[in-house]
Amino acid sequence: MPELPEVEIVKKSLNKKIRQKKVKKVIIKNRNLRIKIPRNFEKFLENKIIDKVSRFSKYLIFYLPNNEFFLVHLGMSGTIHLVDNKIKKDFTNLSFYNSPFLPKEHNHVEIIFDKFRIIYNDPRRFGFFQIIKTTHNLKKRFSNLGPEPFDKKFNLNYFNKFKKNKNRNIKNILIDQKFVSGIGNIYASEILFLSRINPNKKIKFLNKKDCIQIILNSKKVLLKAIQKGGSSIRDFKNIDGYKGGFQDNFNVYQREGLICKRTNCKGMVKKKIINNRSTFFCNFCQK
DNA sequence: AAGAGGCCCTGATAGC
DNA sequence: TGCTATCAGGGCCTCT
Repeated sequence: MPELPEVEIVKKSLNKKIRQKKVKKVIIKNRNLRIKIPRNFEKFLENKIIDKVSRFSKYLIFYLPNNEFFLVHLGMSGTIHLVDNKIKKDFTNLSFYNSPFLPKEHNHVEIIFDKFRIIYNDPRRFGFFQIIKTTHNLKKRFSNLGPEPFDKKFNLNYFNKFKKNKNRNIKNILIDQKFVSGIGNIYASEILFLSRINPNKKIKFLNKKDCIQIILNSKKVLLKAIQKGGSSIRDFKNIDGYKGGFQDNFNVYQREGLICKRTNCKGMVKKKIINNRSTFFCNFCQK
């Protein structure tokens, strides 16, 4: 589910609620996420104050006192919900990403504060929790990931260096977190559409203008998605709010068979599996 | 040794 | 209705 913009939305709403709040209790109902949640996680976290929540790429970083941290990755299907302790079971009065209702199953982790609790839900269990004990280790944890699209390191020079001696297509590069951090399968298609570049194009054939377009549009698409509250793919029944809005701005993603949205382009959006992932593009204006 | 492909897991949907 | 097959927003590991 979540790429950088969605994780950013979660981070912002979490920060508003749990900054400087003390964790009273942690309940883990299922430790078997992609990485097993360590046995000592409850002890580690209980009675500590959450300094703030930060984010790098698609990772949430919870800051604790004395240079300790824990990471949460949402994988494909992870969501975080805030539930009032009094209401407890039924409603969440605040949705962090895309569900105002707390799902009935797969609520694996509860972090309980004085007046409310946050609940980690993840049907597919591709997400994970990780304890990080020092600032140095935090830095090390992300050391083999590329810069975020907003980073000034993500520039033409960097792109050119990365292109060297590689025989890969641009779509594959864009979702490679070693190249750039935070772009996933949806936004890669959208970025390439705006850049008018065919996802299958080998990076060695990209010219200077192509690379600049990709760099600029990466920033543009992600920022716009954040502004819109992220993308919600699955529609909710019975609710009116709390949905991200960027899915309405998709130009190609999940628009297979429809006419290209670009003015005066008569092309059609195609879907093709590239490197095992669905990829959407206009067969006419993306060269 | 770069790059393709498989795998972790559950749920929604399509097709028969 | 009920079965089976396919696909889903990520990331890591294993082959060749």
